[in-house]
Amino acid sequence: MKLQESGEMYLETIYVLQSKKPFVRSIDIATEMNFSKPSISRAMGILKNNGYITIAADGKITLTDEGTRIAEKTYERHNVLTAALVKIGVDPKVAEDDACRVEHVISDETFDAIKKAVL
Amino acid sequence: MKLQESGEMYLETIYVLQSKKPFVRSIDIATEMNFSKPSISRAMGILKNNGYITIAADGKITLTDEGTRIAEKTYERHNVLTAALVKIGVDPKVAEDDACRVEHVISDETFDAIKKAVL
DNA sequence: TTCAATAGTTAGCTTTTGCTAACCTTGTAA
DNA sequence: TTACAAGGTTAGCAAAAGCTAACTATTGAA
Repeated sequence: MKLQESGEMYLETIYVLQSKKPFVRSIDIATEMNFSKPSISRAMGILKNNGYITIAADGKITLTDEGTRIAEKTYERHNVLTAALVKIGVDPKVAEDDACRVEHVISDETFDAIKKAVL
Repeated sequence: MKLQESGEMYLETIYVLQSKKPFVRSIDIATEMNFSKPSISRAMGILKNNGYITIAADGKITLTDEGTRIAEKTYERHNVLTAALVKIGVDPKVAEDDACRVEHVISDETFDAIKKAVL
């Protein structure tokens, strides 16, 4: 089953939270993303069933190798796209918002070309 | 009611078809977009109810001023983004596909910056 | 005239992804 | 001990946007 755009966002968020906190729980993701607890609960179930995360008995969430791979890829896209847009004069806040939407929809080829061309 | 991404695609398709044929019917849009007739039928109902198109008694579809405005804007984004990607070395077919997804999700500010920077 | 093709609609299914309401557990403070 | 807060889950709603099956209406050919 191929990961949806929302799935990439969840993995990216977990990845970023992991670097800022000693552990990540559903509630942390809910707070960060401004989503309800049940929304996160279901999403985590799907990510777990598809092998992108593990959930310990105490609720601590960890990315699997595959989850990490996708999170890193998405996060790199986020950073590179944001930087590229800022570089051509877009306001950083706007750049970040737009990058966040673009990061999920472009091909590897296009991303690589942007990375080379603008940075 | 704010237009969805799919709505922009329909308007853009109608706009392009208008320039290639004497008139546009639902079936033409269905053929062009590879969607089923009922999907188009419902979508056209929504676009009509929201004032983006008119549908004549014989089924001929016309963009309203507002519909034309959005279609032109989307079509310009499509062309500019595609050209920009091709210019930085993306394969034209891939560029077109990616542009088609990006065109709906970026802000005016980002689009203007890309237009200035790359063209 | 009858029949078939074409265009469109209606009804209803599906998936994704958000939501609220309401529930269960567990741990801590009074 | 009681009681509440925190974290999580279950059940079910909603909207968007695709689909198929099956229907209607019109038109043109045999």
